[in-house]
Formats: sequence, C-alpha cells, structure tokens
Amino acid sequence: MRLDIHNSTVPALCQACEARHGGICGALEPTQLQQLGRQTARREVPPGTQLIAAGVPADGYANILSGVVKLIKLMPDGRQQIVGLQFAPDFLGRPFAESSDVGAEAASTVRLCTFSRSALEQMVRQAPALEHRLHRQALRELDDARDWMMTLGQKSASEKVASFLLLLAAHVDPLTGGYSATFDIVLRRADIADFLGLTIETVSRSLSRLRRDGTITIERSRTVTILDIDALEAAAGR
Amino acid sequence: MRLDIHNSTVPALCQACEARHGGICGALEPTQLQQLGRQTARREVPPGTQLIAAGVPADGYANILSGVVKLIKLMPDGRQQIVGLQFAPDFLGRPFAESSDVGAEAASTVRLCTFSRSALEQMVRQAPALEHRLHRQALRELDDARDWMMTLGQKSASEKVASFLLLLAAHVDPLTGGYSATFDIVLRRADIADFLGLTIETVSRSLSRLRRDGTITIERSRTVTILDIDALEAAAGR
DNA sequence: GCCGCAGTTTGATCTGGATCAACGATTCGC
DNA sequence: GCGAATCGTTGATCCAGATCAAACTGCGGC
Repeated sequence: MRLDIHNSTVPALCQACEARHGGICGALEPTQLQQLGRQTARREVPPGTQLIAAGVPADGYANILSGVVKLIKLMPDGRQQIVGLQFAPDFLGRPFAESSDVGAEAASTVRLCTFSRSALEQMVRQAPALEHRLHRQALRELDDARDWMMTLGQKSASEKVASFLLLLAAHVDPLTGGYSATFDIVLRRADIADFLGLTIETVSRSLSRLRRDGTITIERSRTVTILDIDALEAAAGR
Repeated sequence: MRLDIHNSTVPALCQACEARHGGICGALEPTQLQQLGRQTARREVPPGTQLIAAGVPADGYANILSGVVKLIKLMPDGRQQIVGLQFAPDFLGRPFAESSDVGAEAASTVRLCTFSRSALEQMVRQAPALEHRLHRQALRELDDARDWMMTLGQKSASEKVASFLLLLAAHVDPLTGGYSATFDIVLRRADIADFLGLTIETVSRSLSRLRRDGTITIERSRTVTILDIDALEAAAGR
C-alpha cells in the first residue's frame, strides 16, 4: 500500500498525534516533520504545574496533546483573571515576543510536545504554511477572547456560569465537533470564579440552581451531565 | 538625491501614509505598493457609519488612516459590548473568514484606505512579509483583548474608567509612543458604558470623582486633560 | 476507621453599581 | 436666536452579587 510507504517517513510519534490534524504540525511535510521531530520532547505534567510564567522570558513553545491549560493574568495586588483555556491540539506560547504578561498553568494532567524558540523560528522560515497556521490560531483565540469579553462585561452571574459549562462541553473532547453531554469540570471553583469575574460562592450557587432546575446533574462536584442543552443555552443568554 | 529617485516609485498617496510605517503596508516593496495602490480607494466617513456589519459577509478590508473605530458585539436581546477600539494605522477586517460576528462602526470621523478581499489575498500570496505583519497585529490585538478581560472581570467601576482614559491617552495620537496629556473622548457616555460593562450613570459619576480629586479636568464633557498621571495610573489599579 | 485538610455548599448580611427620576448642558435645524 | 432633541450629570432607592460565617464532602495518610 502506497500510503504506508508515505506514512513511514512521518515520525512514529507524530503519526497518531492530535496536533498533526487540527494543530499546527498539519502544515508540515513529512520531511519537515522529521526535522522538527528531532527537536521536540514529550512531557507529561501534573495539575498546577507552571508552564509559562508571566513576564519571564519563556524557554520555548509546545503543542497541547491532551489536558487543559489555564491562561492567567495577574494584577500587582494579587487579583487574577483567567483570560482563556486551551485544549488539545492548541499551540501554546507567544510567538515573536521574548515574554508575555500572560502566564500558563496546567489545570489538569497535561501532555505536551515541546520545542525551543529557535526550532520554531527555523521551521517558520522553511514553511510559510506554518506561520499561516499560527496566524489562524491567533485569530481564533482573538475571536474567543472577544466572545468572553461579552460574557464578562454584559452577562449576569448565572448566564456566565452557563456559558462556562457550554464552553467546556464544546472543548473537552478534541475529536467531536459538538457538545459533550458528560464531562469533568477540570477547574476548581476558585478558578471558575477567576475566569468569570465572580466569587466561588456565586459560582457554587449558580451551579446549584442549574442542578435544581433539572438542567444539569453534578457528581462529586466534578462531573457534569447536561440534561437539557436548550435550557442551558437559554440560561447562557442565547 | 538618490532617496528621491527611490521614493518616486512609491505611489504619491502612500508616501505620507500612516499605515506605511506602523501599519501593514510597511511590509511591501515599492513595486508591490504600486500594485496594491491601484486597487485601493480612500474614504472619509462621518461618526456613526457602519463599516462592518456583524455576521454579514464583508466587502473588503481597510487601513485606518485617522480616527477611531469601535468593534462591537451584540447579544440577541440587544445588549452590546464594545470589544475593542482601533486607531490609525490599524488594519481593519477579519482575514480568512467570510464574515465575523464582530461589527465595526466609526466612533469619530474616520479616514480609510480600503481594498477588496481579493486584492489583499493576492498581495499576501506575493509578499509573505505581509501575512507576518497581519499576524503580528492579530497577536497585539489578542494581548489587548486579554488586558481588557482583566479590566472587565476584576476591576471596580472607577478603576475601569481610569483604565479607559489611559487607553485613550495612549492611542489617540498615533505618532507619539507615550500618553497624551490632553485629548478628546471620542465616545459618547453610552459607548464608554458598553466598553466597560457599566451604565452611563456610573461612568459619569466616576469621571466626576476623578475631576473632583484633581486627577483630570473635563471641558464640555469631551476634552480631558490629565493633571496627575500617577494618580490616574493608581486609580486604574496599577 | 479516624483525623486533618482542602475544597464545596449553604445561609445571613452588606454594598457597589444598577435602576428610576429629575434636571442641566450642548448641539442642531430653521 | 429659539425651541427641541440628544447627551450628560446628579440624587434617591433597590438589588445582584460580594463578603462574612458556618457546616458539609471527599480524600489521603496512618
């Protein structure tokens, strides 16, 4: 089978890789994948691991293979805002800048495919399609950020919580395009609060109300099942 | 003078253009500028003009030559959030998408250099540096959006208003890098409210308080002079 | 099994900003 | 220059969500 011959030139690790399809490596030819593959390292980190420190020059970039990463901004007085969540197969890092004022932390166990700044820059020079992929992801993240600005600026507490559940349901499973009916809330209540601009008490109360209304169920405070997706969308303000 | 000979190949309109320096046209060679120049049209529109309708396929793109553009997101029930302001020499439009769910409206008199989707796509194919510029602007807008998420999610009403004034002061004059001491608030109170996730009354009260404290002066509700920049930064939460 | 701890839920109270209301200021058309 | 519409300011009251306080749940260590 010809396809096998062709595939055999793709590094074994990349063959089953999430990041090759939706992610940025999809822009690379087999020979380029081989070249990049020699400069990558896989890492698995536990929840809570600091992946990128805000304001500190980052050592490199990564593709997320599985898990959820929180993007965090901090104020001098300690208040913090989670400005985004990233899922497989997202690219992680800020291209063309020494450092960023956004930090990144593993929210769950996270598997990464890491590579250095210079490795990325070298690949970008060789494969313009790679920059195009990065550009597209930046635009997608920009759309997401603006969506969330709407949530933060205009929605009520319960609308925010419902929006958050829909966001998770749409992203936890990188394979399906739609919503997952059952999924784990990877974040603690404190993280959800920082993402929504609320307090943990208000988050908890809003979740309890959704449960009481029969829109969702929650097991052991972590596993959510959506019973009524229409009601949840309505509760989210659309 | 050799420089004149070289400059003479740059279209006359582009020679003094804002967008050529900070903007995306800086990525183009004189011959490419000439080529694009043939496909552009300058437009000057009054405040309130709808430039891009959310969800409707856009006819094209533009560079902002002067003025301020509001980026607006709308909810089905009519609530709206301004998700960003754009100033000269920003690029206006959403590359690689038929339409966007973000609308754009002139906040002041705006001068634009417009061109079609196909003209841009053609130039991008010929000049990879152009996509690089677009990419960089997208990343800058992403940083701005996340900054504003912090403002929307964590800051108090008066911190939001102070942050807004600093944002304007930093951008109204595209030439200087720092803050302008005196500038016009181009937006109406209702727009400021939609940008900050507040009501017009709260915006007005916060501005009055800053005036009473001697941090700023306001003439005819539009022209602001910053008397104490440190106090204003402190009031903004940094 | 029991303890200790971190995280979550629920209740009572308080408050920043929304809402409701009235009144100034500015701009525009004629 | 005058009236009218729009926009902005200020005051009084109300309420969603914050804060303060207490109990509950699940989990790991021993």
